[in-house]
Amino acid sequence: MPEPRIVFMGTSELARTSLGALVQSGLGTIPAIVTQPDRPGGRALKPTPSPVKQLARELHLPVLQPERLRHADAVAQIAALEPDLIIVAAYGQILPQAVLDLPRHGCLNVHASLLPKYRGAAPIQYAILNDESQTGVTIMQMEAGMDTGPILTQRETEILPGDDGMTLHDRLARIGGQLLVETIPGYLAGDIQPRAQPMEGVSHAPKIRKEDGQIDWRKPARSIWNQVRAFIPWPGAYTRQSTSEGPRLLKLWKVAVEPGCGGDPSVVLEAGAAGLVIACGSDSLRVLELQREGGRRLEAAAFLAGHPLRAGERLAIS
RNA sequence: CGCGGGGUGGAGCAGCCCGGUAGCUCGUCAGGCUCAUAACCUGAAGGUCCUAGGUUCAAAUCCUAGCCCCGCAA
Repeated sequence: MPEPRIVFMGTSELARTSLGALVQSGLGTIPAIVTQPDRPGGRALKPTPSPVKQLARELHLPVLQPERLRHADAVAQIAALEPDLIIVAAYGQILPQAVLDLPRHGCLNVHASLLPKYRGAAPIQYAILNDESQTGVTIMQMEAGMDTGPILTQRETEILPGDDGMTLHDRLARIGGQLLVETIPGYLAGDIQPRAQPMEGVSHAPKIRKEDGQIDWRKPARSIWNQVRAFIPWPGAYTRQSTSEGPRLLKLWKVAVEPGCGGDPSVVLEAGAAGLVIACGSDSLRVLELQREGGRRLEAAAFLAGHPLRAGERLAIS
């Protein structure tokens, strides 16, 4: 059997890891990769190539960046690559049926959840946000619906108290890459039976918006703790402090749940060397690291040395 | 030319508009007090005020250029 021609489609950091694993595995030839067009990014808002494109350039792989995959010429471009298999990981566009139908072996997707849980764009964040004790990666066959296709393989991992969006992302990316290269040979040989996703247990993880980072102090401390962890590194969980110069954004980077609550939600209960304790809807939150807008990320004690914030003060409640 | 904040002893900040003695909180060191302390009191050390020019009798402060950090935005 000749080497299969595998086209890789992906955009994010997670996809980059999968591409790396795929290339290293030598499971096939990669005639090209497809990724989102360069988007404005960075402080200068200059068009920035996606992580996948950056890796592809290092590997001297041809790069396709169609603006809209639905357009006939985009489909034609991909068809011209004559793919036997397409691998998709966090690409960022819905694949039209015309593309799904191209490869003889169909399209496989690397998804960072245990499907059918957390279909959609932000499965990693939602797993933490919803206080899950474990999550994982699914390799599945793609169909027209969003993350609805038959499952080939899955692998779990625990969500540890020390995990945040970044650490969990990195771990799932590694697992995903591994599982992908382990799955492909069996799949191509027909040894793996695709299993339809169960109807039960379906949930969705829609794209995260900036506003989702806004802290509502009326919520239980544990929820806010999860929010802080889930949204690292973006958008972060933030609140506001009113100062003589107006409201200032405070992004919380590291917090811990403190049992008991000695005040109304959003009230600062304690401000000292051991951090900042803030009352929540139930229990309270000890802030260990935070960052003021324009400033760098600081330990609470260092922050307090230069920024007036006293016990009894009230933060923006939501 | 996307918008904005910032670079001041080891840490975090004030001072800058309105040029003229280097300030605050914390840390460090020494001493004191206390049964005791991330407690309190006293004292000390420690700074090219990002860099290079310019204006001025005099620049952390005003002007010009550059380097670096960060928030928004994605």
